[in-house]
Amino acid sequence: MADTPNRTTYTVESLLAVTVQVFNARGYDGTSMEDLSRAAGISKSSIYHHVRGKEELLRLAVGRALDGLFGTLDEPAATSGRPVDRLEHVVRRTTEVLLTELPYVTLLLRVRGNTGTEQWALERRRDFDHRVAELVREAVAAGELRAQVEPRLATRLLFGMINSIVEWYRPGSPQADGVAEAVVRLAFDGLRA
Amino acid sequence: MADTPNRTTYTVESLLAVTVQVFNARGYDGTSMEDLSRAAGISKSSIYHHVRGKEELLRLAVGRALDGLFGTLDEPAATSGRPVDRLEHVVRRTTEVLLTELPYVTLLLRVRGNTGTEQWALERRRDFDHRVAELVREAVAAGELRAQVEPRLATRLLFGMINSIVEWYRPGSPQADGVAEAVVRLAFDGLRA
DNA sequence: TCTTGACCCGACCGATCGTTCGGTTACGCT
DNA sequence: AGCGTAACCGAACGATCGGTCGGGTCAAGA
Repeated sequence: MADTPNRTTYTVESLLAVTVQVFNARGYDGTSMEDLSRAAGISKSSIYHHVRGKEELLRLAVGRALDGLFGTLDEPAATSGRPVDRLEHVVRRTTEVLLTELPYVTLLLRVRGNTGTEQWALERRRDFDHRVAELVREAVAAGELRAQVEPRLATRLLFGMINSIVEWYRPGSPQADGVAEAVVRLAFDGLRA
Repeated sequence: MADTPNRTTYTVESLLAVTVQVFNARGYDGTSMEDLSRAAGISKSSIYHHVRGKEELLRLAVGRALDGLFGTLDEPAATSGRPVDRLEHVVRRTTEVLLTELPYVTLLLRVRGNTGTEQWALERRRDFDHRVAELVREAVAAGELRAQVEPRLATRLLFGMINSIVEWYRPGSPQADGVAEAVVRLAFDGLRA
């Protein structure tokens, strides 16, 4: 009933997976519908059988990324305990989500705000950042983080570091699951011996 | 002789300044020559009097950014002394160059590799990263940096943090010159109190 | 066997893309 | 004053853009 998955046919989900790869390789604006049809192996017009258009593909993709990221903020370890531990949990889990949903998060992070969908994505990203910055602020207030660095600035640098992972990480690369640990260690303890 | 700068007329340099702003706001692919002509206040065809085309504007812009970044590697403080001090100098100066040449570096960091010019830019960026990674390796070998984090990974995270500044920094913002110091402190000593 | 609907296609649409062209204006130089 | 040329313009180019259209194919249900 639900689905007798025909291997040779596309669902919105499987089409989205192909699409996001192409978007990431060529950029959203740099990708034509013909590029997509070639990558998917179906005609341009067939894509419109599954989705309303190019922008809907973008909306579905970045929505998925945002759901994953916001999910980490609602996990138990992120809502109770010492602020610094809750922050560490969010940092670690955000990194993990970024790695498991890599192509979708990659696309999200490259959105610039040209269309309505892109502006919506930017807005939700700002919400996320603000909620994390609040965590940093609490941890500083509790004396659990060094006070010299301003919370907003520290949050930005911290997530700048995390988000930059999409620029080089490829699944199946060596020390794959060591990445989240390295991020946490570098962020909280620094490089110096 | 050299120039009696007519205020009302464009040079390649002044046209480039306008162009880079638009490229950063809308993305390179998302920017049409008409967008540029509107922002510059001259006709589309007039742009071709100054440059060969859209791609040349991109090449000039990212070239300027690359020259600034590579320049830091050749400064005296980056070529002699303890590896960890040379690294700290490169980190600090790279951040400063990023801030002073902000729009050009921003554009450089968003290049995806669709055209020949973009691929050339990516190549030179990789060269830069490799030279910094070598510095990190030397510092680890000298026991001046904690050994747990692999040099290549640490370099990537470090410059991911630095490069992310272009996503939010705006000239004239508060604690402007504190940014480079915050980066150095966070990178080498971490967040934890 | 006939119908239905999911899935896909080639052909085509108006709009916009980066670029070119022929020609005009304005200013520095002699 | 007259000339050369840097700076600029409107109009148009072929190509490609995102999207539409009418119809074809095929498996499942009646």
